[in-house]
This record gives sequence, C-alpha cells and structure tokens, in this order.
Amino acid sequence: MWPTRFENEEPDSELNLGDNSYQQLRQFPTGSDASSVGRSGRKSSESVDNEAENVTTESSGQSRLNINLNNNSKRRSNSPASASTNNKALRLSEEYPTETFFKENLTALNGKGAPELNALELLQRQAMQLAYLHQQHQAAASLKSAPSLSPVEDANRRAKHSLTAAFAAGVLPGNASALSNQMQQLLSQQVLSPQQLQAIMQQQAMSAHQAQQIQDFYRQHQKHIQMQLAASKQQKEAANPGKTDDSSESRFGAKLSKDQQQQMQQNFALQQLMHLQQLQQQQQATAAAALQQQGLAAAMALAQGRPMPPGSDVSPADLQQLLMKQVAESSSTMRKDAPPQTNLNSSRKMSSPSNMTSPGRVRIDSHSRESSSGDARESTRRISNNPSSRESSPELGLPAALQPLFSRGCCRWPSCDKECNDTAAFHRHLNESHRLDDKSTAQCRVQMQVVGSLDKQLTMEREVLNAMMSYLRMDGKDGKANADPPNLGTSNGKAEQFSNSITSNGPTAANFSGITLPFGSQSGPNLNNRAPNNLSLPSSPISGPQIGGFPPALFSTTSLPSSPPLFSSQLSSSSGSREGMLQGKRRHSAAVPISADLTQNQEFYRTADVRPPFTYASLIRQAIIETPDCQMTLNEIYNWFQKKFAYFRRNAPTWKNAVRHNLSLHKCFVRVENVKGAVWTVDESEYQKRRPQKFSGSPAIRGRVDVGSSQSFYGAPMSLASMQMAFGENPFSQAQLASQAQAMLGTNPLQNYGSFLPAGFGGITHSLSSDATVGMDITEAANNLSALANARRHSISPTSSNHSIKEESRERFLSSQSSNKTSVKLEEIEESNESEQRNGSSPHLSNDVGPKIYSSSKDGEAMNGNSESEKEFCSPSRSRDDDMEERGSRNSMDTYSAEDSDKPLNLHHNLSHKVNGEGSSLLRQGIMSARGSFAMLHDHSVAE
DNA sequence: CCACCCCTAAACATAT
DNA sequence: TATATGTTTAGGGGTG
Repeated sequence: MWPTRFENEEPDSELNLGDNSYQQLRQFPTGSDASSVGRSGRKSSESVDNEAENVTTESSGQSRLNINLNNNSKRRSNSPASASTNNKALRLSEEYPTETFFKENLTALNGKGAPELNALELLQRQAMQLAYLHQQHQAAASLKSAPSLSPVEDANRRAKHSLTAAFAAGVLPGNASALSNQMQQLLSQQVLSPQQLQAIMQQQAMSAHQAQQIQDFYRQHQKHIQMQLAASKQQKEAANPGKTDDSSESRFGAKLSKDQQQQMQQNFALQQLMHLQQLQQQQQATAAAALQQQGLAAAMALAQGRPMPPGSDVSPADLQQLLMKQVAESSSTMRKDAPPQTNLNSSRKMSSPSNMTSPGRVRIDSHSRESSSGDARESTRRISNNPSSRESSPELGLPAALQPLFSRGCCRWPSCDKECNDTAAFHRHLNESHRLDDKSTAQCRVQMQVVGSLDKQLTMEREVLNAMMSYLRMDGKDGKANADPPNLGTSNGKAEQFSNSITSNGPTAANFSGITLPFGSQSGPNLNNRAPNNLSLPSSPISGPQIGGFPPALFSTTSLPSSPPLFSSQLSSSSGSREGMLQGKRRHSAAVPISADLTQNQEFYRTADVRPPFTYASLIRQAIIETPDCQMTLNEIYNWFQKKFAYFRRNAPTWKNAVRHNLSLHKCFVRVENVKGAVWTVDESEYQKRRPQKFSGSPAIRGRVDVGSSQSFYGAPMSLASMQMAFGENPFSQAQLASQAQAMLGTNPLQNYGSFLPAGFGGITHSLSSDATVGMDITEAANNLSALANARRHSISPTSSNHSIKEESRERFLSSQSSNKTSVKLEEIEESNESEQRNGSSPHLSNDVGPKIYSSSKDGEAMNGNSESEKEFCSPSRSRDDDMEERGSRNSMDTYSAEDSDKPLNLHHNLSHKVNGEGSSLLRQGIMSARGSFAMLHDHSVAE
C-alpha cells in the first residue's frame, strides 16, 4: 500500500525519482503452477476496506515520474515480448502534456470542441440541480417555517423560487436538445416574439415584486402578533403561577396558553397562506392569459403527442391553432378549482410504505390535492401504482403549515421522528415536545441556517445557470452566421429567447409551462403557486392530468419507480445488492458530458445519496483527468469517489472492487508504475474510441441519454419500458429528458445527421446536437469537431502526443494488419500459441512472456483471446482492447462454449478477419513470439 | 433467443 | 502475514 496523497492536498511538485529499480524488473514467478502459490484465497480484501483514508502526505504529487513502463500486463511484466505487446500503453508521465490534456470542463463552454459536451444537457443538469436545491430548501424551509410562525416566509420563498422550480421541473424534460430544437423552431416561427417574451417577463417581475410586498407586510403583521402573544402569555403566567391546567394532557402550567398560541399561530399562518394563494392565483390567471395570447403553449401540442416532423413545415397559423386548442384544453382542466397540482407526492409516496407524504414535500395546500382533477389523480395513481389515496394520510387533518412536520406517521421535527398515530397524537406530541422553548428555538435557528445555506447554494447555482444561458445566448448569436438547416431550428434569436426565458426569473415558469408539463402541473402560473414542492422532478414526471404532455395511456400500465431526488432510501437499502443495482441500472457512460455534469452538480452528488448516472469507467476517467497531472493512485481514485459522491461513501467493498475491476478491464486505463508505486492514467484515445459504440448501458439508454450520438438514438423508437426506465433511473437523469423529448417529438431533428458522422466521433455527434441547438450549422459543427478531434489526436491530446512507442506501434500494427501487410505467419502464431498453452498446467499459464494466460477449458484466456479477436476483427472501427463491452461479452459465457475450450485458438478464423486490433493476447503473443519483438512491427507499419 | 451492456461478486495473484 | 492492488472469471438483469 502506498502512502497516498490526501485528496485535498496540493500535490507536491517534487518527485524523488529515487532509484532506478523499476518495478518492471520484478520477475514474475515463473513456473506453470504459479497459481498454486499463494492460494490463500483471501476472500475479498475489501472487507477491510480502508475507509480510514491515508491522510499521509506524500511527496509524489504532481510530477510523479512514471518511469517505467514496459510492463505488459498492468502489473506483471517483463519479457521483452510482453513489454512490447502491452495493450495498455505505458508512458512516461513527465512527457505528459498535462496542460494540453483534454479537460472537458474547460472545453465544455467551448461547446463545439468537446465531443462529450452538450450544452443543453449541461443546462438540464444545472436546472435539475436547481430543482434539487430548491427542493432541499423547501424541505428545510417547511420544517422551519411551520413551527416558527413564518409560513408566509415559506410561501414567499416558494414563490420566490417557483420560477426556478418551474423551470427545473418543467423545462428539463423538454430540454433535451430535440425538444429544444423544436422549441426553437416554434419560436422561430414567431409564435412568441421577443417582445412578447419581454412582456411576460415583466409581468412576472411585477408578480415577484408583489410577492415581496406581501411578504414584508406579513412579516410586520406576524411580528405584531407575536408580540401580542408574548404579552398575553406573560399575563396568563402572572395570573396563574404554577397552576395546573385542566387539560388532561397538559403537564405544565402554561400549557393551555401555549396551545392557544399555537392555534393562533396556525390560524394566522393559514390566513396568510390563503391570501398568498389568492394572489398567486391571480398571477397565474394573468400569466395564463398571457400564455394563451402568446401561444407559447405550442410545446403542449408537441408534448402531447403531436410531434412536428423535423422536416415538415408547420405554418405559424396551424401552430397557433394547435396551441390555442391545447391551451384551452389544459386550462379548462387545470382551472376547475384549485390548480391541479397533481403532486408528485403520490408517485413519490411509493417509496414510503405508509403512503404518507415525505417530509419537506408536503404541499401547503392540502385542499388542492382533493381538488385536483380526477384525471390527475387517476393518472397519478396509475403511475405510482399506489392504491391508497392521499386522503387517507393522517396528516390531512393538520393545518397545511404543519404538514411538513408530520408525515408517514412520524414527527418530522429535526431529530425527533416520534411516531404519532394521528394528528391528534401529533398535536399532543408537538405540545409536549416541541413547545416554544430554548431548545425549539435553537432547532429553529439551526433549521434556518440550513435553509439559508441551501438558499445561498441555490442562488449560486442559479447564477451559474444564468451564466450558462448567457453564454449560450452569445453562442447562439455567433452561430447565426451559419447556415441553418431547416430542421435544426437553431439560431440566434431563438437561442436568445430561449435563454432569456430561462434567465429571467419570472417568465420562466410561464414561458415554459407548455413544455414543463411533464414534470409539473400544466399550468405555468400554477408553478408559482406550489410548484416548488413539485420540483422533485423525477418522482413525478407524470403527475399532471395529462402527464405533462404524455398521453396518460403511456403510463397506465406500469408503475414508475419512485425516484425522489434523494432516492437514497431505495439505494441505500439495496445498494450492494443486485437489487440495488437494478434501481440505477443503466449508467450513462461517455455519452454524457460527465465532467460538466459533475461540475454543475457536484454539490448535489456530494450530498445526495444518489448513484451517479455514469459508468464506473466514466467516473474513473473523470477522476483522473481532473488531477493536474492526470494520474491517480488507486487510493486517490477511491478518495475521489467518496469525496464527490455521497453514494460512494457506502458499500465501499462493492464499488471499490468495481473500480479496480474497471481499471483492469478497460484499456483506456493505463497503469503506470513509478518508483513509489503505480498510478493510473487515461488513454484518451482509447477512451474516445470506445465512445462511438458505447453509450454504455442498454441501447435504450443510448437513445435516452446520448442525445447526440449517432445511430442508436435516432433510429430506435422509444419504448414505454425505456421511458419508464428513464423516469425511474435517476431523478436527474438526462435520460429522462431525452426520452421524454424523444417520446414527445417522436423523432429527433438530428437523426438525419447523426448516422453520417464519421465513425470514431461519437462524441462529436453528441456535441452536434448541442451545437445545433444553439445555432451552429451542423455540418460545420461536424467539421469543426472532426478537426478538433484530429488536432487533439495528433497534437493536443496526450494520448496522441504521448502515445507511447508501444502504442504507436500498436496502431501501426493494426493498420498493417488491416492492409494485409503483416508478415506474421499463421503457423508461427499457432506454434507459439501452442507452446504457451503447453506451459500451463494450472489455470494460469506461466508466462515469461507477458500477460498471464489462461489455458483452455474455461480457463479462458485462450477463448478470451479468440472471441476477442473475432470481435475485433469484425469491427474495424472499434478498438479491440478498448472496451468493456467487448471484454464483458468476451468474458460472458455466451462468447465461448465448452467446445471452444478444447481448441487452442481459432487462429485461422481470427486471421481471416481483418486484424483490426492487436488481437487477443494469445494471438498477440503468438505474433510477438513469432516476430521476436514488437519493434519488428514497426517495420511493417503503414503510415496512416 | 441472442448479443450486448453494465454491474456485482469473488477467486486469485502479486506487491508492499 | 496482512493488506492493498490488479487481473480475471462468472453470472445476473436489462435492452433491442
């Protein structure tokens, strides 16, 4: 175990190279029965997980020199042949041009250049983050406000953030680039002019101003009331000192008066709320009218299964008509009485056995629940698959303001959790345990701090979002010059409108009400009212009467997994188990702009026990490239995981094993040894190579996630299951958004472009969607990206410039193979191969020639190599060792059969294909053996 | 049913 | 010897 650098420690620039006793000189214990040695079978060394981080500081930081490297298998090494055949190129880290290392974070905002970046996805994430923060904030605020006489503040806060919330809750699903494109297309058709947007924004601003005034007013009023209460309390205490009350439950003299106080407070709170609601409804009505007028609800039409074919030219008139109809329908539905808040609580309740609302998510307006349309209830119920209705919740009898304090039959007062059978019991409990005393006030103060901090964070995140939008707006303007493919709906003005509507607090909700539906209520205005609590995007993507534009039928069959922003309960209980994995099953891999996502949502991931929607490989890579020197020890990677993700603070044995597994498995991770140990680096080219094919996870998620990736997304129709998966997977899964967009729009405007992109630039297509969204000509974008990719490959990227000789050789070898210029003779290979196999009596063949090889019969390296080679040969465009999928399948049983195990290697078969990769290790070894040295491959290399 | 993807678990090997 | 680190295999569940 190496002393590891503390994660937060600034790496030392000093490195003592020490001596030259390179690790690679270690001799692998020869002897065919190496496996018989040390079979202690240590079961999971992880069990002694070193949670206690080595905080030891170490001097091998930044310029850790990774000398070495001729190691073949990441650790074992040593034969010349093996050294030369190493799949994982080793390199001298001092040559690593870290400054040029591809940093997604930086390139993110440069959009065009970052294959992995999709600006809109970033925005989605950002918005989701906001929503999350907002929700946290709400939860905290409601806890705080209910008992502390400040429901007004709470409500005001809700109003204050409702726009953000609305945006987050609603825009997100529609924010996938596809939908965005459609939106922009709509906008471009003058459905909503910038002036109109401006008007809406102003209206919203006024509303906000009004809310502020109301808040001030109520603050004063509240203060006044409090003073009165205090005076009255003093009076009573003076009048009846020490006298017990006749209340059966009360044990304290002042009990009754306190009850009265609370009652008064509650009443007052209710009054305030009602007033606020009225005001908000007014605002909503105004905004709704404006919306109708503006016809922004076009998105509704889109969302409700009337996709506009990318190529079709819908006339503004038609669109307008459609919109008006849509708006009329929706408004009639939602305005029956109280806005259909179809709370997400229902669906979210799934996670709570008692079907009670979870803390912090209880709506202020309990009545609105009852008043929501039957459709909404029905659909919600169907979705949540939760037979019990909300009306059965015990807390219903509570004043709305107190509801956050009581859910699931438990008191939600911080660190209380007392169980109460009903509201009466809860009232009793409140009176007994949470009286207005020092403790309670202290707790309130703490809660206030929590809220304040969340508030601050929310503000910060909002600023970030605004900045992003500003940037995009500029970018959109820049892209103006480019020709606009008709279907991309890009360009300037539209981007600006888009960003305007987002950046401004007010209009956002209203403007996007049309497309916010999926996650919230249908009425934009309503969002101002209670949307905050609906923010929990994921959990109820489909709560509205029309499920936000999705035909209810779509969701009628199956229940959606409840995925509260913190679906920690699920994950925590199941993580580590297979079930746990199922919850968050599919991961986005490289397809998602992970760095941007992590950057934008770092706080979220850090605090929320949510499994990040990325593959281990993506995360590991991200961890590594985030370091200044682009290298990390295993322990540092561990630390990174734990530092960045709350999720990875649990079940360390499991995920650490997975991390190691991934490091070993994927060729894109290169182990580099130095004197003090080993560090892991990322072979960016390898990593990039694998991206085109794999968007990780099932094809479904490819479609859902990799909005910009070619082929799979566009081609594959969205299935219901996929959408459900998307909804359930992760509260902030972009997959949801993409899938919703896909489902709503029916098709992706980019689909005609994606498949034409050159292989190997999967990330480019990804960016393409982004660029297209902000107004960049797609063709040009493709060109730019290709150029960038080339540049990165040949001069910028460390993976190219630092390509180890071995790696370059490998590439040349590949090309030479593909051009049939290899001079390796089959017989030689076979011979070599056979001799190798003869050596192995135990599963592990001895090899002084490099990587350990497994012999036949299920010892599979032979088969592994075989299948691997086959695959490689079959798919010229993919790197052979590149991937997990290959390796995964290679390792799977279906890749080889028992019969195969009898055959040393089907070399004929392998060689009959284009040798595109290095081939299997066996094959490789055979070649190496035959040729004696990898260097020889150079001789036959063909310049590309 | 198959191929593929990603994941977890675990056995095993090796270095410290 | 114990532990950390790496490698590899096995198999499960999901998807198209």
